[in-house]
Amino acid sequence: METLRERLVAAFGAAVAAGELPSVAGPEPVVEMPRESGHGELASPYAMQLARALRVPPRVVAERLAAHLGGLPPGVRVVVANPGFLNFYLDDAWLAQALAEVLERGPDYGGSDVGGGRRVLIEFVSANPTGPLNVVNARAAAVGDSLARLLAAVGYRVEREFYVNDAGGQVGNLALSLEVRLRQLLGEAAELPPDGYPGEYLVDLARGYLEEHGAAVLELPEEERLALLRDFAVERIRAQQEASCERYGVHFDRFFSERRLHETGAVDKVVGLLRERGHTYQEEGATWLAAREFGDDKDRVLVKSDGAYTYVVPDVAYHLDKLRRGHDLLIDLLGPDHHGYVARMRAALEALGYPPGVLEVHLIQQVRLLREGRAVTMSKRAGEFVTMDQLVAEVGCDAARFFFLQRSPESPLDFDLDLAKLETSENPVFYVQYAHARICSLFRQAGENWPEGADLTLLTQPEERELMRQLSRFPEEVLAAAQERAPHRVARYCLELAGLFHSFYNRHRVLGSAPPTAAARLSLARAVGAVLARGLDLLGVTAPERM
RNA sequence: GCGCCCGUAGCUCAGUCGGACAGAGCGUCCGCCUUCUAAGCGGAGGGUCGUAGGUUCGAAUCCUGCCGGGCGCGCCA
Repeated sequence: METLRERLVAAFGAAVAAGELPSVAGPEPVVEMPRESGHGELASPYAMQLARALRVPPRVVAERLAAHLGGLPPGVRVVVANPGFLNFYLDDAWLAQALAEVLERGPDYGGSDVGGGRRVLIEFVSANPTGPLNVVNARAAAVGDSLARLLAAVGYRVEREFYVNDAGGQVGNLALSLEVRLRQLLGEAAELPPDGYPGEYLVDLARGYLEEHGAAVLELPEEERLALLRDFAVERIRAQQEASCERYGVHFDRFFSERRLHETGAVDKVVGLLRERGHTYQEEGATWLAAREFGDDKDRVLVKSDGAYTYVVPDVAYHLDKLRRGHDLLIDLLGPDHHGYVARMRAALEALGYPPGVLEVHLIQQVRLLREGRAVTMSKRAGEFVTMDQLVAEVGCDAARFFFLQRSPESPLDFDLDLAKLETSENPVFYVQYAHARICSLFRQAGENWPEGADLTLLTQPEERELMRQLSRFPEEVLAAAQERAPHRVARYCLELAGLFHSFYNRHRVLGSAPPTAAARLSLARAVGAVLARGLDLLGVTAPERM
């Protein structure tokens, strides 16, 4: 595809040089796969894109471009079609060559090096250490992990990081809530503060605390007491969150503590840096960041009139730390309630001298669980919500991840629990996995005595050609998914490939064919299996060998 | 009030840096197992792309207004 684009541009240049077309700065050529098979395997509306700027009829542009399109790989034929499309037809030799490449490269097929080893840090989930992970966290975990896999596949050096908000008011409330639960267990009359954490998990945590440490802590002075309870609760909950992610197949390279930023003085320093760079001012007793200079819609308080920092400051210090660790690009996946915060974070980083592009933020939208067609009600206030662990226990890791990755991350998602549990073709994840298992089954029956070096040009049936064409698209699909930060493209690709395979399988015999054909079809099946496995791997979903 | 996301088939959603008659899955209806996994396949039906204008050879896609749904907008984190 890349080369086809380049050839189109070159053809345009050649036509201009030959005086057949006026010289203008043209747009980038679009190359696409036509829906209609009669329109070729690939097609480009490039002539029509150029027509306006050139003020030459599209059809004429197309013909002149076609005349100058040299150096196409053998087996590729160009046809000019009605309004001015250039349609490319790939013959059997070309497809056979593409298939051979899949078989040669094996698990490496689909990868590339466009990232050039640049370092990317993806921060995701980053839930407060005040309770179990919820279903939105599970969505973010699936998306972040898959993005990391995709970026690694196209040549970036990727790290996954989880930011732990273990300082500030939230964990203070957590400590207070834990204390109340302890006292309640000991028979005292105590009530949760209004902004306390009501979930049952804190009762369990309190019980665990009593078993391990007894009740002596309650006799300590308040400050010391709450600090001990806070540390206990934060570390326990954080570890539980990590364990939930691990069970889900998501591994973080680092859990980054906010408190550490305070302890090392990084938080104080970042305010000093912003002051030195002249992007702050004093007003009404507070220190403000002149965020409007950098595109935010209002200036933001950094240091409150009581001397405390606002929550942005440690976050800025954290992002500065990430950059200083040598990452070229920071990607944050945030919850839908955080978008107001993006502009100020960008503004702060720009004020520190970094280009606006170093921080890329994606908002992961809400998840609504559906059971028997109705939304499962959740109440954060009452501490009643479905946890990530519960979801995974109910539908399984693969289904959960696949369902999250089927949709574009920035649209709200309805998660059909009943569908996710079905073990039939209605369930998309099973549909894809089943295709893989079927292929493995073929090889179990074929055994080892099949000839190497099958004659791939025997694969001329429409279903075979469609499969080969789909396989040849995989690398560009992976690249597009990585560049657009769109794992759902891979999910769709897998669904399409699995569908094409099921059609092929139903229409044609593999093992029952004449040996040369059987060998060629086994090769095709091997390639499909490898690409399905790789595609699923990019989603963090397993490719079972039998089902 | 301001900002962001969303509005496409009965349902859930792709497609949204303009391109060839608008796609998929589920659900509905009709077919296909003496042979490699029927956890599968084939076919049918189903859409004023929220709405009204505009730009363009061409608009689901770009611009403007309006309607509907969700979420933000603190010297809270």
